[in-house]
Amino acid sequence: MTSMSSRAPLPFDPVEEARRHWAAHGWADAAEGMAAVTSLMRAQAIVLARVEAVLRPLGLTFARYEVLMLLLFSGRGSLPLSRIGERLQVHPASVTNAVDRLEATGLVERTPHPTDRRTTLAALTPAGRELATKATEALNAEVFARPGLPTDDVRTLVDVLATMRRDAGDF
Amino acid sequence: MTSMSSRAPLPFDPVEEARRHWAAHGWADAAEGMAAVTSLMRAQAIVLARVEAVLRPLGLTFARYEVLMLLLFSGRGSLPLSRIGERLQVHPASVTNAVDRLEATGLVERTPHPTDRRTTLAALTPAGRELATKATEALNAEVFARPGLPTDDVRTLVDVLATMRRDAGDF
DNA sequence: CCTCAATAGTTGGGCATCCAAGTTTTAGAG
DNA sequence: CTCTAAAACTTGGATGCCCAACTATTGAGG
Repeated sequence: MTSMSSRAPLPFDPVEEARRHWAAHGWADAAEGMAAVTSLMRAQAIVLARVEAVLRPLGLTFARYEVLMLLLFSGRGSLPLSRIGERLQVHPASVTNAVDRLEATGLVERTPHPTDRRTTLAALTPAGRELATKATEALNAEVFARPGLPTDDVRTLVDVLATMRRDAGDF
Repeated sequence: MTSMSSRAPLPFDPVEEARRHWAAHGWADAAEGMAAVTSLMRAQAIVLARVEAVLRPLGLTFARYEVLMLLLFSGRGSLPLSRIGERLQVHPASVTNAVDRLEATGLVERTPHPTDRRTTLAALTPAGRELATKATEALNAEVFARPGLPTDDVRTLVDVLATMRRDAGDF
């Protein structure tokens, strides 16, 4: 999802524009919140596009990359699908879908849970482990090391978003 | 997209967890950027879920709501599809899709451009204008007026994201 | 004028996410 | 020990977004 290839920049900030309209319609009390939500959506789309552009040549999407990293950071390199969904905060059906594709490309394998027959484990293959590392190095170099913000702002952003996430019950 | 219905909160911050793993793998220099990107993704998903939950009873999605508001704020209540795509920073195919659905539910009508026969205008119908207003009042009351952050943090967030968007060429 | 590149939209294919519903298995209540 | 609610996963359907390719129309040059 996402890309942006070459959409030209606008001559003004669309969020500010919207804020003015909100005020003009007597919705001034909600204008700030609207601006925050709109900014968040646009910024996420921009960042996701940058990330996906780096992962595409590696045959990965961000969703699948996240699954790989979760497995890489887990002790044995395997996790129940349900735990993956909890950690990434996505619907079980989305996990099934991601693991299907990772399995189809040989990056992950489904394994039965040793004691609970309801559960399926997703286990990293050697190829999966290798690609996860390679993808991370690419993302680190091309995106994470250059977030497009001063260091102080990055930290502020992380802190504010953490507050918001905590309040919303993310953790 | 998105919802979250009732996913239980995690006992820890997954972003902090990831940051620790990054440091442990010798990627400390990119850990902060990774944290920012991950936070942004999760926060966006949470907010989008709240927004969609409010719009669903009205038969709208956020994508279509954005189109309606853009038309509502345009002078005549109509715009070329190409302009909609530019403003919302989405692919032309996405605009076609959104307008198809809005047209199917009678909220918008396709009109030929008066002078340029390549261009199609999307024009708000009375029903579309009414629903856009109703939806905004619902969103203002249930989401925008309560962003889940202190006022100062909201403003900080908007400012930091604006910096990021400007740097990335959003405007 | 006429040719050809650029613009505007649409269509078809791929991926991601969600929801609802259905299956299998586990665990708790009586 | 049985019965039922909960948990884990999958499947089918809907929506959204993107890309590549194709049609139609416009506009700049020769």
